[in-house]
Amino acid sequence: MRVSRLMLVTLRDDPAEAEIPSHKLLLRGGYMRRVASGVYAYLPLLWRVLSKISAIVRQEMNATGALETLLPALQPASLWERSGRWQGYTAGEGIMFHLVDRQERSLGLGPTHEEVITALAADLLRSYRQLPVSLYQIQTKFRDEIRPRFGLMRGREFIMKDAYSFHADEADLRLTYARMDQAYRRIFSRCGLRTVAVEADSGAIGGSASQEFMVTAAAGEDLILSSADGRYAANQERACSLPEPAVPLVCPSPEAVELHTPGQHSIEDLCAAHGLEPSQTVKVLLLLARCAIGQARVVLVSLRGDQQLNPTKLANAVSAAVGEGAGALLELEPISAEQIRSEGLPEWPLGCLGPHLGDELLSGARSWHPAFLRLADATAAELDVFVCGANRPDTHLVGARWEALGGARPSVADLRSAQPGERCLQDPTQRLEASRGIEVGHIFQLGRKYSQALEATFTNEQGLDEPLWMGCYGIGVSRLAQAAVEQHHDQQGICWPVAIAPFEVIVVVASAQDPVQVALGETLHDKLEQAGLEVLLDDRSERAGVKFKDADLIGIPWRVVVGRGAASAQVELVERASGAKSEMAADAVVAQLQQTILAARGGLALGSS
RNA sequence: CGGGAUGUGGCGCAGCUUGGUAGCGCACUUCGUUCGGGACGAAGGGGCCGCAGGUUCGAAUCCUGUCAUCCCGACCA
Repeated sequence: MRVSRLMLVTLRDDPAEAEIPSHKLLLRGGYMRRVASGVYAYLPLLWRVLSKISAIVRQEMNATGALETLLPALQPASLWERSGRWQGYTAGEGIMFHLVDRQERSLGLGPTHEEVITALAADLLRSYRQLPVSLYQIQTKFRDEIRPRFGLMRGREFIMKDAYSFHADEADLRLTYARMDQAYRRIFSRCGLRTVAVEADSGAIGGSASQEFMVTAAAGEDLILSSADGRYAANQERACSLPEPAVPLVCPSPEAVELHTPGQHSIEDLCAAHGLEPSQTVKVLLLLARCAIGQARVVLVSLRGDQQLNPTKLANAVSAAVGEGAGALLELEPISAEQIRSEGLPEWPLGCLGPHLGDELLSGARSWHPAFLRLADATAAELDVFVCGANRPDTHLVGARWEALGGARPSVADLRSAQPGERCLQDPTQRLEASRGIEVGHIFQLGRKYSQALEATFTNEQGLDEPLWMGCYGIGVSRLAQAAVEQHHDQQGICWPVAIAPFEVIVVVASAQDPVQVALGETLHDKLEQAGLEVLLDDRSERAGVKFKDADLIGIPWRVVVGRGAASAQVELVERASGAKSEMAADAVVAQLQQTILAARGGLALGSS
């Protein structure tokens, strides 16, 4: 391929819209253009990268025995109503693009395909004799993200590989899950990525066990907490740790004593004013939970004063507490004084709340459920004696005890965010370290959530019908491409790993005016292609410096410079990533590159997709 | 949706405070000189100043509204 025919337009300046290196470089290198917020045109160079990643994904998925398929992006609402996810995915902060067709039927653009695949499974899978079976597809997904970000990192339209497995029992699901785990590790390693597998929250997809694969990079959106020995790693949303022990509260009197605390509405103010430690206090947070079905509920969360609330864990706890009858949890937001007023309720002593806040405060609420949903983190529930709000303005209680406070006791759950520096649960001698990661893959054991909802059953060996066991497995293909750039770049530009580079070699003719150089460049290009390599020939009549800069920017792993030595058939070979240069005979360079590159491809032969 | 910022040739920006001929660098075209790390000179083409109202003799500039994009939070591959 000739650069002059490549429609290559590189930019000298960073586009103002890009913030992180990979986004800037993909725009500057002429790999993509933004069409709308979170929507990108993949230009020819990027499409080659995406195709190579897809080819690796295909090989590894096929090796697990999964079958490639292609499901519709346009999906009927009725299917999503059957799984109970239509509301959650379209109302409130739902992310599904949806529309109404000329027959007034509601449709959505697939953000994921559990519904479609499960309906197909219900239709096609009848007997345990057909199981297990796995299907996958590589396809464009649509998600109306609340905030698209960083180019391909969080797009509203993006390429994803999603796979679904079906099993007769849970043990078999675990086997495939483990096989997918191994396949994923091979995929990322073949793409040249350093990844870490972390325990993850299952989120809206649901199900039990799940694991994310993170490309470690400073620009990552997720915080990973891991032990130094690498045996424990989890997304902060999910991570657990041993909290520091609370500082004991010395309290001579068995009765709680009132403390005048004017204007001390935060834990910091309270502790500073009275010489207390945050771990001696219990703070109370009020949130409003809106579910698809039923009244909004006020959630009263008790946390030890030094702990941070983990919104993901709280959302899971609330969902579990309200039960399936309430449908999907649509929204969980802190309550404001205005909201309390607009419910027609008298003012609450915000800032001085205690865990024993009575349900009578909710009586007469216009739309809210008349009782608090009471939850407490274990660190708070374990305190024998503590400081908390007195539920009266400017007043706290010192020496409060759960049994003495009276009122309804909260359900105890893990609601706190693990923090870097805390001790690991499985090995208290180690402490959690923080790093950032880009989530490029996520695997789930879904269990029977979707098969039950969509009545996807099979007949087991005993002749009885039962719901299928399911797993699902995603890779963000377009995100992976950008994550690779985030991990492999320098001041000059991208340094693609050979396995996913758009081209493997670029032959740069230093002077397009010199017929000897031009001829040698052409010859080399042809020979390298005949050797089975993917070769770019920079035949433009630019000055050498411009071509070198562009070659570095677009990040082709190997550069062959045909220049001054052309008359004596000498060329220069430069490795992009290391910058290592060597002079050699033009004849020798073909064999050398063939050997090096074929090895670096990791078994992916040309055109093997 | 809340908070912050920005919209001026393809890209990066100045001009706006104090209203009066729309500018600079890069890119593009032509010519000449140059030619191994984003050359130099000359000539040239390209802009509804995001959009819509308003104020004014006159608006890129002032006012109102609106749209879009980016950043910080909730969502996720």
